[in-house]
Amino acid sequence: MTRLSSSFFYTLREAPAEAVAISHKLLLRAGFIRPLAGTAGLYAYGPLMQRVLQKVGRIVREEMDATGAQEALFCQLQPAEIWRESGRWAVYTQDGTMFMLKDGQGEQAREYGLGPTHEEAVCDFVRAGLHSYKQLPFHLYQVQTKFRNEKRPRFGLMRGREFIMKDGYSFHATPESLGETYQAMYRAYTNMFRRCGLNFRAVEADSGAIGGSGSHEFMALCDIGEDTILYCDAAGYAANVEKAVSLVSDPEAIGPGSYAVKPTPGIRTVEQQAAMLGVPISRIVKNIVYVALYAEADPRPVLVLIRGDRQVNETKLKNRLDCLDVRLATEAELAAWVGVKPGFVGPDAPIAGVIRLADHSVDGLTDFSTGCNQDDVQCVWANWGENGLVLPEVTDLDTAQAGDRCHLAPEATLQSARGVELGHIFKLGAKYSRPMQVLFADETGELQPALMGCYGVGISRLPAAVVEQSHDNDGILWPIAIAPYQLVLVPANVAVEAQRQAAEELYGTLTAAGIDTLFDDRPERAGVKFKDADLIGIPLRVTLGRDLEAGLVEIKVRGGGEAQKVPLAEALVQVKGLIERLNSAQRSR
RNA sequence: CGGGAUGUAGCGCAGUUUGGUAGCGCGCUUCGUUCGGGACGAAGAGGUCGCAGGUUCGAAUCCUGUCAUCCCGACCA
Repeated sequence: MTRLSSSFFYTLREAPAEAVAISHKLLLRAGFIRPLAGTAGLYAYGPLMQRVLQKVGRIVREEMDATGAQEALFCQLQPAEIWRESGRWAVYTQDGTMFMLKDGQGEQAREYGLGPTHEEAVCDFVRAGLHSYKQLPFHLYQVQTKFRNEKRPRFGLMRGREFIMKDGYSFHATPESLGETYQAMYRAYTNMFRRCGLNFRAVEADSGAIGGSGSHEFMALCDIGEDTILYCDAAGYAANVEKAVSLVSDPEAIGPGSYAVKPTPGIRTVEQQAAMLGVPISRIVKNIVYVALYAEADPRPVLVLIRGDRQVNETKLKNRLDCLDVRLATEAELAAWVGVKPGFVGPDAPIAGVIRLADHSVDGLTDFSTGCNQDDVQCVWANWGENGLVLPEVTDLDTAQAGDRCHLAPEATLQSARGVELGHIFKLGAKYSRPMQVLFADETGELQPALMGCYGVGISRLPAAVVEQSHDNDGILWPIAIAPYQLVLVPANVAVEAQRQAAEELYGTLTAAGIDTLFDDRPERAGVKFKDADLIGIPLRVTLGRDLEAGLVEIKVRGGGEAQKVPLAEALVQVKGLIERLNSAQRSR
C-alpha cells in the first residue's frame, strides 16, 4: 500500500543525544516520531507511527465496543466553570497540570483549560439528557489528545505534554452495576493489552487526583518504568507501591533497661542514632514533620510517627489528610515550631494546630528510642503511656517494600518490579456526578447522583512500552497486530529489470490479498534496505534477488532466524500462512 | 519546582583549559566505479558556535544574565 520511493522516509544511523530510553532512541532513529522544534514532550507522529496508533486504536475500540461502550468525542477546550463546579479548577491550575488560556481582556476575560481528562466534560454532556434509572447504565468513551503540562516530560512518548488517551466514563444506578462494568473493563483491558503483544500485569492502585474508591492499573513490565509494583505470586497479590500493604517484621529484641535521656550530639539519621545508642533501628520511633497543602485552606503541620526502619508513604499520607500535597517541614519551620534540628523531634512535639498520626509499625512498639524535643539528646526504653508519650491515631502510612511478608500469604514475601502505566480503571462513585448534578430519578422517584466509573488507556504511550519490551540490536520487533506494515517487500536491486518487474507484480498480488505491504522500491543497495527494514521492525520481509533467476523468493521473519526460499508463485500462500502463525502465536501468549 | 550536566551543520562529536574569526565522521548534491547486510573514489553544498549584554584591537573560547535540552528527585495514561 506504500511505495517507499515516493514516501517521506528517512532513518538516522545514530540516535539524537537527548534520547536515553531504548524506545525513544529507536522510534526517533526509525523516523516514527520527531520532536516539535526540539520541544520536550511534544512529538509529531510520522506516517509509520500513525499506522501503529491506528492499529492500536482499532484493537482498543474493538474491545471497548464489545463491552457495549459507545465511542463519542468531547471538547478539549473547556470553560473553567465546569472545573470549578467539580472543585478541580484550583487543584489542576495550582499544580500547573492544566494549560490555561483566557478569551478577552481584563475583568471580562473568560478562562479555559485544555482538557487533561474529561470527567467534567462528560458530566456536562450527560446531565442534560439523563432523567431516569431506566436509561442506566451506559458507557461513553473517546480516543483523543490530552494536554498535561507535565513537570518533567520524559522518555519520548512515555510522558508527553500532549498525548493520545482512550478515556471512558460509565454511568450507573447501583454499585452492583458499576461493579459489573468495572469487571468487564478489567477483562477488556486484559484482552487489548494481550492482543498488542505486551507483557503486563494488573495491580491494585491508588486512585490519585482523579479520586474515587477502587482502582487497578495495568502495568507493562520494563526497567524504565516510572512506577514500582510489589507482588506476591503465592497470594496472587499485586499492587502499586503507592498502595501496597505488607506485614512489617517484628522489631528486633532489646535487652532490659529503663527510661533515660542520653546524649546523641549531631546525629542526622536513625542509622546514626541506632549506632550511637546501641539500639536496633526497629526500636526507634521516627517523628517526621510534614506540611499539608490544601487547595482552599491554609497549610497545616502534620507529625508522623513511624518505626525507624520504615519509610513514610506520602501517597497514603496525602490520602489520609485529603490534601493536595505534602512536603517535609523546612529546618527553619522546625526551629520555629519545636525549637530543634531535624532528628530530635519527639512524638509529643508541641506544635500549634498539628495533626498527629502514627503508622501501624509503632503501634504496640515497646522499649523504643525517640526524640525529646531537645537538640542532641534522645530517650531510650520509652513506652507509650509513660513519660508523657501518647500514641496518636494509628493508620497505615508505611511504604511496603520487597522482602516484606505478604499480608495475604504471610509465609511468602513480596517481590518488586518496575512498570509503565498503560491503563487505569477507577470506580469514581458520585465524586463528580454529585457536585455536577448528574442526577436521575430512581424507582421511587427520588433524585440520585449517577455512580460513575472511568477507564483510561495511554494509546500513544503503549507502542513505546511495546518497543521497550520488543527490540534487538538491529531495531524494533513489532508484534504483527500493531506493526505499521505486516510485510516489507524488497527487490534487492531495482536496476535489475527482472527483479523490479517481479516485485511490482508481487506487490500487486499481496496488496490485492489485503496484506499491509511496504514496498521498498528505492534505488538503494540491498544492505541499506535490509538495515532499514530491521530498524523499523516489520515482522515479515520478502526479498527478490539473486535467487529470482531460479524462480525463488526469500521470506524472512524479523528476529526469527533463517530465511526460507519459496517459488515466486507460492509466495502469497506462504506469507498468508506466516501471518496466521504470527497472529496466533501472539494470541496464545 | 529543587539538585546536576550539556548547548558548535540534519544526526553524532572535537575545538573552550592557554582568546587570533571553525573542524571531523555520518547524512546531503554531482560524476564515475560498484550492487545481498548501512560501498569506494573525486569534486561540492551546508554553521547568527542557543540567545542577549559585557571585557578585549580581536570572543565558540573569558565575565554576567537569560533560554532550551537531558539526567536525579516530588506528579500522572
